Amino acid sequence: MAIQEFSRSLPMMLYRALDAVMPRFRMIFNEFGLTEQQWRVLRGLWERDNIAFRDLARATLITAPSLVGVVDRLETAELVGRRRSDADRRNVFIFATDKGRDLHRQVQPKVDKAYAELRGSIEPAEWKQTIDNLDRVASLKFESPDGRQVVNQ
Amino acid sequence: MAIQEFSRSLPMMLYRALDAVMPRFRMIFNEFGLTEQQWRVLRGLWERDNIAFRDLARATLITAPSLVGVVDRLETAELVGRRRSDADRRNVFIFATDKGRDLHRQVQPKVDKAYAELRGSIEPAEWKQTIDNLDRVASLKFESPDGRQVVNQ
DNA sequence: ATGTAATTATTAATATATTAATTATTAATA
DNA sequence: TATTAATAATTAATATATTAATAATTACAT
Repeated sequence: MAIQEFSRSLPMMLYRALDAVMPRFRMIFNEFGLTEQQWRVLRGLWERDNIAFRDLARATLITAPSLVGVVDRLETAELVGRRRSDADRRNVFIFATDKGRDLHRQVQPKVDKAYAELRGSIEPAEWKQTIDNLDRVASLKFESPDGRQVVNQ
Repeated sequence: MAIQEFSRSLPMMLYRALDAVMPRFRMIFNEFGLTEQQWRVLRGLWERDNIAFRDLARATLITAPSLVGVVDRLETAELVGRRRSDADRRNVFIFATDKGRDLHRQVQPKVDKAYAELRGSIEPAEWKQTIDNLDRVASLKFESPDGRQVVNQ
């Protein structure tokens, strides 16, 4: 009944996979003075610029309290900007500056290359299977003992 | 060539899977005043008590600088202790106190139950496949452009 | 034996994660 | 319309992550 092998439990295997995969990307981010999270924001804004803060949080998988700081620092670096919505003044929209888009354009090719190399090191069929399996895990719902559905973020 | 779907890239899917899986466990840890990392240490010491600091770092997937603080706080809570090795005074051995082992014994059954429920929500064959795929990803080697092998921790 | 390199734990500085609380605003309801 | 509830961003407090540097010790090669 106990987790036979703690080190091979699903959470630990997920962490292990991240530890194996991320260094090659972080190396690139650091080269440009970016953190992984800062990159996720630039990358997210590239796909959908001028996005609502809460949607950016969902897209980047960064919780709102953390994202506040990430955006603060990107704003200080003049890579992104905030603009409060007129329609609903609770909302804040985040957009990339020209400088931010320029930086993205510099980094993206290197990330693409690293990603292609990573992908090339696993058989296509197994790669797809892995993504599919992770998708299945990611879509698992969990409701806490008190009945409320726990949703990510 | 670009990452077709940023949100479905391997790293993002790994994070997504963790976001789906971890809340049910964190809920338990919090109930006992533990963080996820503190639990990993207690869990690790349960499998191998009086372990060298660096081996504990590897077993818990917590980098040495982070582990210093985690152990500090567990030590303050009198759940674990440090002891410097006589054979090689660079090494520090970490052990669980009686209080630490008691706490572990309280938490483990609840974690086991949550894990069993999680595991029950995925077909056994697919579960195994998922773990195997993660193992494949985790064992990917990566050597940085300057030739050095980048090893986790 | 001695200087040099490697190893181990730690510190330092900065960034992010986690959980709870707060503020401002809008929605909903009596 | 006044009140209450919900929502969005933020702050606060504490813990951890990341990267680089350091101190103490041991291994190694002269």
